[in-house]
Order: sequence, then structure tokens, then C-alpha cells
Amino acid sequence: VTDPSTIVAVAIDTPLRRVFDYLVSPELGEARPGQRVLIPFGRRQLVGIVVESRSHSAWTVDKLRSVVAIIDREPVFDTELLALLIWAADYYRHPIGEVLIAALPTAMRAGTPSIAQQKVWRLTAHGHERADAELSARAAKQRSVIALLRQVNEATTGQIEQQAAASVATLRELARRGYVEQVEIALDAQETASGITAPSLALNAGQADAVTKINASLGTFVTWLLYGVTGSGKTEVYLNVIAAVLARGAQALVLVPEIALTPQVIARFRERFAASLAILHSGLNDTQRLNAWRDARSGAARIVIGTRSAVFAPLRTPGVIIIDEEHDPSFKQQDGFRYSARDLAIVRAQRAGIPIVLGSATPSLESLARIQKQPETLLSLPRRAADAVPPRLTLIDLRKHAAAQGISTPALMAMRRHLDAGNQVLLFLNRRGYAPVLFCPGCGWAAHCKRCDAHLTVHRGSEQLVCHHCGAEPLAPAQCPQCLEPVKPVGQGTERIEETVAQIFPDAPLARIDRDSMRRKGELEATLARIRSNEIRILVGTQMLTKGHDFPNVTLVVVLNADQGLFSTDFRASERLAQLIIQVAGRAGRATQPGEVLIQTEYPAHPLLTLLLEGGYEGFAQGALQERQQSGWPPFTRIALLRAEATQPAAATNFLNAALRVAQQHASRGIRFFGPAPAPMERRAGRYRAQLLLHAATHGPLQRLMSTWIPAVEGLTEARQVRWSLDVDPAELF
DNA sequence: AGCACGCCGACT
DNA sequence: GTCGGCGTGCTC
Repeated sequence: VTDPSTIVAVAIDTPLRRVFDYLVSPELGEARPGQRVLIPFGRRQLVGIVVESRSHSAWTVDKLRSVVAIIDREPVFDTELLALLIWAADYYRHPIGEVLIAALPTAMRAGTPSIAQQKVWRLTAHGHERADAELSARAAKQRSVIALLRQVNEATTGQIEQQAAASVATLRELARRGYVEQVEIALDAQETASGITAPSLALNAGQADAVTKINASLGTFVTWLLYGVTGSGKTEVYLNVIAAVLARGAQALVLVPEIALTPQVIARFRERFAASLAILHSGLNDTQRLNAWRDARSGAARIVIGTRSAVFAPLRTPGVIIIDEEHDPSFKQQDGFRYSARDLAIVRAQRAGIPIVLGSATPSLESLARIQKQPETLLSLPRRAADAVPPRLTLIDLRKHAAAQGISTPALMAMRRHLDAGNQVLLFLNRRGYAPVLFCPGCGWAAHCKRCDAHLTVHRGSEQLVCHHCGAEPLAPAQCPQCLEPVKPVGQGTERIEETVAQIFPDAPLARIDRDSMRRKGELEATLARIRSNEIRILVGTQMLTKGHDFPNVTLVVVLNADQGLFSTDFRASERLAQLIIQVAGRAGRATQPGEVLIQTEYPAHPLLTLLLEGGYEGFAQGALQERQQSGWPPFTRIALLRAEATQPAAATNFLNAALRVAQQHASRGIRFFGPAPAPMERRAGRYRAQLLLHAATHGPLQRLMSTWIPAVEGLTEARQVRWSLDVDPAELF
């Protein structure tokens, strides 16, 4: 007897790195890839996603269970998006079920319909035939409802209430008699405008050239690098490209860093286009997210703007992908499914056959390495005429110049000069809190976190110390627990800089901008408004200041401590520091006056700083790329990182050693292993962390090894005592 | 990840 | 006598 059922491979939201085969009985209809299905799984019933239709299974039929129901009429992922997601799961070696589920809005991870639904009333067959004959002549309201439904076929409760002057009670009575019924139907996508409401600004030659080239590439895959300093008009280029994409009837996908998705950015798009926008970011609730997702999928939204995860937004007619601030680290997910939205966006554009535009004032070294091979894809935007003079970078040698509470005399003098000229001053320090250490001058004791290998940070006006790594908030001792001497805060955080500056410049209104001071919703917006109105004269802040916001009246930027990224074990730290310095320097001198940037350092002869000063970001990047090539780091080679953490001190290293032994039994030709080594901060939140680095000339050997190695690693007994994860193309080495 | 089974310690 | 601790194994 042949079983008429077909077999489907289903991905399920579990950490299991495989799909599960199920039977589909013929009466359910065809289960197509991308559709959600309800399936029995162990003792539970779960929502899964069909990945593939199969004629055979490696499992015998008696082991297979049956799909309970097919949830979607239309697949939630079209063929292209499903293929991209499967590719991503394979590339990052992440469980496919988690990858597919992560790409769905939360509401759809349960059974919520993928297309917006509407409840409508309609006549039953019985109602059609008998209602007029059977209803009493005096039942005027009931009769008018029947008449209305005969006319329009379907109507919502609201429509009936208005047009038939009937109440819900009338409808209930009609339903009780079996004349009418209420059913859910799909709500058709609303037709939306796609026009342009505001004209383009006049483009300069660089912008016009970029727009011309990108627009000529529509319909083909090209990776463009749009390289231009802050204020060079990258957004205007995006807007003109999007206009061309909309004119072709296609959609634009725009990815921005988490911190940059501000009301102003959205307003700029809304101003220009009548087309409807779908916005996808972490601040949305489930319903808003679902609606945005549906609009993107139906094509009702012509422009989709979002943060990292929006790279998985469904698009009916993809036309272009734009990644603003492509160097930004927030495009890499740092836990769970550790994908790079930037890299996946390039893959998506390639598979869709559309151009992708990577925009930045400080491009990633990956992008610059690509430009060395494909120089024709570089689109450089020159400075605007008004800002023809780039800000002047100067080093202040902290060993020569005394620093009062972190601010050197030359910096103080420059601040005075710029304030007296009526300008604003920005002090940048990438360290929150009052002081990074609480120290005893008597015996050398310092306050450490009980659960981390880190100092506790002092916060002003708080009885408690704070661990910036695990969030612990122990009480601050007034005296040293060892020798009973009074303890004192050592070093500077933004709070202490704020205090010092307020003492030295008591008449200059000051704002501190960091995660602590901007905790409340809307506070950042309010402060930025006070800065724009020139009410604030001195800005003190962390990297929160460097992202996206323009401060036209700032003419002096002081980088208070450039040394934190100078001697890191992470080969990417110098790239990050250079980007940070150039980004913060970009806040200076937007208007008529040239800007001045002072960088305080104990290492003025450090090659990174020398390169930056002499050659700007290009100079630095050239040097850094040479160094990466010589020492064999990405983008010239490929790496992956196996991390592990455990409450037992040796468990993580034991696991990684076992994993390394297994790796050597697999096809690991061309792969070098570094470690296992303890993470730079070995203990964090009470867990001991270690890592094993894999290094190869190209991705191929890594992929070949991981495809057989990771399943073996999963089965190791040592794995039971640890939490482990794999990071392909890690952005940070710890 | 769930969820169950299973085998050993302190309690209504 | 049971409730429940978390080690181990399984999910088409």
C-alpha cells in the first residue's frame, strides 16, 4: 500500500541544528516551503516552518508523525528570503529553527496570520434563501441588515451599525437564527502613494556623480561604497537613489545603526516621500512590528527603514539596499545568532540582483580592502564648500602638560578661547560614571567586583558602586576594608569631568550625554534641542555623542583619553578607535569657522595617532590594512571563534581542549588553531570564559571543518558543563 | 530549549 | 511513606 502523504522537512524553534521530517496527509493540501505548520514535537505542539518538500525521508514511516495543520495559505517567507535564511544558518552554523524564527515578528512565532485579517458579516445560504420570507414584517432592523448584506456581500460590524442603523444585538439575533455568520477574511493591502512630495536639494558634483552611477546600476548587483565625511550629504544621495527606485515600482531597504534611528531621520524621509514607510526597530511593540512587517511584505510600504534585524524584512519588490554608517558595530549581533546584518545585506543584494550602497565617513577596513580590488565602486563625496577646511587635529602630550582632573592646561585654554568666541565645546570620554576605580592610598586596595575580574565604578550621588560588566551594585565602603584609611575615587568618568568643568567654567551651561543621564525617554531629544538652540555651551559625553547628531556650533572637540584603544589584544581595537576619533572630530566646525580637535594622550608617538594626524582616516586605514595583511588578519584571512563559559574555573578550557582534539580528527587542513585561552577578562558575572580561535586563508576550509566538527562538538560530554557558542567572522575577539 | 524519567535526601 | 533535587536522554 502506498502512502499518499508527502513528507516535509520542518524547522523548529529549538537549539537543535537539524530539521525534522513530517508527513502531510493529502486532505491538508500541499505544504510548501516557507509556510508555517502546526506539528507535534515530543509532548508539545509547536509552530514550525516548512523548509523543504521531500519524496523520501531518512526515517522510516512509522517514526514519522503528521503535520496537524498548515497555518498559512501563502508562505511567510518567499523563495528568495527563505533561501537567504537557510544560507545564513549554514554560514553562521546556527540552528535553522532559531534563524527562521528570529526573522519573524514575535506575534507570528505563534499562529498569528501573516496577512492582516478582518472580521466581516455575511449571509449564510439559509439566510439567502429564507430570511426575507421568514422574518416578521415588523423586524425592520433585521430586514435592513439582510438587505444591506445582499447588496454588499460582506460588511464589518461598524459598517452595518452605520449603514443599516442596526445594533450588535440585532446581528446576534440574526446569527442565532442562522441567517448571518461572522468570518475572518484577509485584508487586502492598501494601495499606497509612491510619489515624491518635496524636490531634491541641489546636488553638488560628487553627489550627482554618485546618484548617476548608482541609478545606472539599478537592476544589477553592485556593492557601492559611498565615502564622505559628516555633512557631505550622504543622505541626499540615498534620497535621490530611493526616488529612482520608487519610480521603477520597487522598494528600498535602509539599514541604520540602532542609535541613529531617530525621529529626525524618519522625518527627513517622510518629508521627501509620499510613499509609505515601514519602520522596524527595537522600540516597537509586537503589534507595531507585525504591521510594519506585513506592510513590507505586501509592498504597501515602499521604503523599509530599520536596524540590524530589518535585513530579514520581507520585500515584495526589492530595488536597493542602503546601509548607513556601515562600519557601525551594532550591525553585528553579539549573542545568539551572531550574524552581521551588513554582510548578509550584501549577500541578499547579490541574490536579488540589486545594488547595495554602503555609506560611511569612516568605512570598515573590509570595505576599503574591497575598494582596492574594485576601485570603480568607490563613490567619494568631497567636503561641502562651506566646510572646505577640515578640522585641525592636534595631540596634547599628557606627560608634558599637567592635567587637572583629566583636562590638560592647553585644553582648558582652548576651551576658554572657543567659549569666549561664542562657540560650543565638546568633551569626549568613553567612560561613564564618576571614577573608574575606588582606591585606598594607604595600602593600595581597590574595590573589585565579586563576580567579575574588574574594578567597580564610582557613581556620583550614589551610596553604591556599580559594576559595568555584570550590573552588580554593592555598597561603597567609606574606608578601606583592609587598613581603615579613607578611600578615594581615582581617574575620570564623564560625571567627574562634568563636575570639574562646572567649577572651572561656572557661567557656561553644560550638558552631559551618556547612557546614565539620558536614561529617561525623550531626554536625549530635549537636550539635543537645548544644544541646537545654543543654550548649552559645553557638551560632555560618551560615544552617544558621536552618532548621527549634528552640532553646527561646536568648534572645539577634546578627546580626553585616546589611550584606551591603543594597546588592546583585539586587532580591531585600533580601527574602532580611529573611527571614534574621526567621528567625534566630525562634530567640529560645520559652519563658517574651521574646527579644532585636541587629542590628549600619553603616547603621542604611537603609530596609530601619527597616521591619523598626518593622513586622516585614509592614512590610518592604509597603514592598518598593510598591518592586517602582514600579520594575516581579516579582511585578508578569515576567522571563527569558539567561546565557552562555565561556573567551574576549568570547565570552559576543558571543553575547548576536547573540541580542539576533535577538530584535529576532522578535515582541518589549512586551518590554524589559537588557544584555548582565557578571555581577556576571564571572570564575568561569576562565569569563567575562554575561547578557541580558528584561522584560515579563506572561508572554504573553515566551512568544511565546521560542517562536521560542530555536530561532534555538540555531543561532547564536556559540553554539558559549559555554555558555548560559535562566532563566525567575530567582530570582537572577546 | 523543553520536558520527562529516574534515582537519592528531608519533610507535610 | 512522598515531594523534589538536577543528571541524562529525547524530540521526525
